[in-house]
Amino acid sequence: MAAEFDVDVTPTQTRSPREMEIIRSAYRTMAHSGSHRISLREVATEAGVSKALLLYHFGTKEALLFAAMKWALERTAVRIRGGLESASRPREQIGALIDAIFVDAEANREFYLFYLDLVEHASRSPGFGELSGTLDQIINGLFAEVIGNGVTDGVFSVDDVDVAARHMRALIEGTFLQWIQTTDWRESHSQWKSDCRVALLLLLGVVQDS
Amino acid sequence: MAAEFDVDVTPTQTRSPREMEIIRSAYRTMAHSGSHRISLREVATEAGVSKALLLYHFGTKEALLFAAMKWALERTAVRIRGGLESASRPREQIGALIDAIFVDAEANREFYLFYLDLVEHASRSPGFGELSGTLDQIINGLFAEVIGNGVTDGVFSVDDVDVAARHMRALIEGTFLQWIQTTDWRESHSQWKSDCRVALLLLLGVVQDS
DNA sequence: TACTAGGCTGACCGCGTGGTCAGGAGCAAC
DNA sequence: GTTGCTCCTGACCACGCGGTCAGCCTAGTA
Repeated sequence: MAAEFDVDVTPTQTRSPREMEIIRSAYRTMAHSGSHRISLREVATEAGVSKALLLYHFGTKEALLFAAMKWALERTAVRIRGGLESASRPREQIGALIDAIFVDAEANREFYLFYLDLVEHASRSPGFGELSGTLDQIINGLFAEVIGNGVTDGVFSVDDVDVAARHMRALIEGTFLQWIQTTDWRESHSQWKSDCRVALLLLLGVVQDS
Repeated sequence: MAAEFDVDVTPTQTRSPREMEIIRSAYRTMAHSGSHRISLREVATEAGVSKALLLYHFGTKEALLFAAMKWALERTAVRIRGGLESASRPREQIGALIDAIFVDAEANREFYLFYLDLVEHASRSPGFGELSGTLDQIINGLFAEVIGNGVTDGVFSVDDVDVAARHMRALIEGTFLQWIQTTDWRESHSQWKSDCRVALLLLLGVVQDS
């Protein structure tokens, strides 16, 4: 709980290859067993290095977790933003967003379990709050942009673009929250995905066609 | 990880007063510092009893957590169901649901942080999965009932009542997920609440009036 | 060859944890 | 009085944790 402020803010790009290996191992372990439960020993084993090396590179366990979470969030933000570029018309952009977000059952489950951990973590220690706050701004900004385009084109009709972006995000994350808890998450992934898309268009004031 | 099946299924009603005290303390501690972080010592101190007493009554830490989570979920389900009784017409029922769910910033935050913990917990050990699965059925069933009434009365228009119930739940929980992460959660609670209500009515195909 | 610097490790430390256990306090039954 | 039962506790245990540290290995360099 002490000195929560001086978290390592090293840009993820400048990390050495070895550090990236460790970060990836940390994320993998975290996603698999929950960020609270993991020990340095587990991460070290996963990475095939000694426990002491993790501390050598990151100083503390907390700093390693922070770096791994940061990396995972940045990666996700980039992926979503990238998916958006493949579409130009608002209706298609929504589809592209959904495609970029609902990538694959395995990866989605890992990420959202990890994400829930992060939210819970963030609520207790301020440093992590900024982290998820950054993702928050990126995602909601992206959503707002797409919705804004749709409103301009007369395809969507919403009162407030930013509020609509929040609703959109709520719907998506809430969907994942329920989906994660199902036992048939592997098989039902695509069903939840299409249900979510339908609801989204409803929220944005689009008349459903197909 | 071993013997996850034989969790204690004692009905919460049959618990002795002392056990209820402990359960409440466990929930309070859990909601405050996260279910992963809490130690038996913390809970015992909160309850003003010795650590050994917790083990005497519940056997293991896991079983105590289970009992506390069960109690909290049952309590919440009862509250929501109770709130519904005050309204008869579908439109009002939605309002009543929202009122029963968005009770109070403090309590909501505590409960949702706890709930996220539970979801994460449940995803790793099957016993807890059944727990949240039960809540799932109760809540979604309730939602479906209300939506069904609205559809019959011609107030709501949805394709599939059960799917709509899931969307409704997704929107609500997703809203909480975002709200929890805000720094001004205390002040903004009512704003998120009313935003959520508006979005809900949109989802249910109601034309917004006021 | 000798020296240096940085990546890396095994052995180690103190601590807090979940869980055990022998037994004390209070009380009812006989 | 004493036996037995339930509730309850402090002292204790083994264990795994995050973190430290002395020192090894390798590559660069002069």
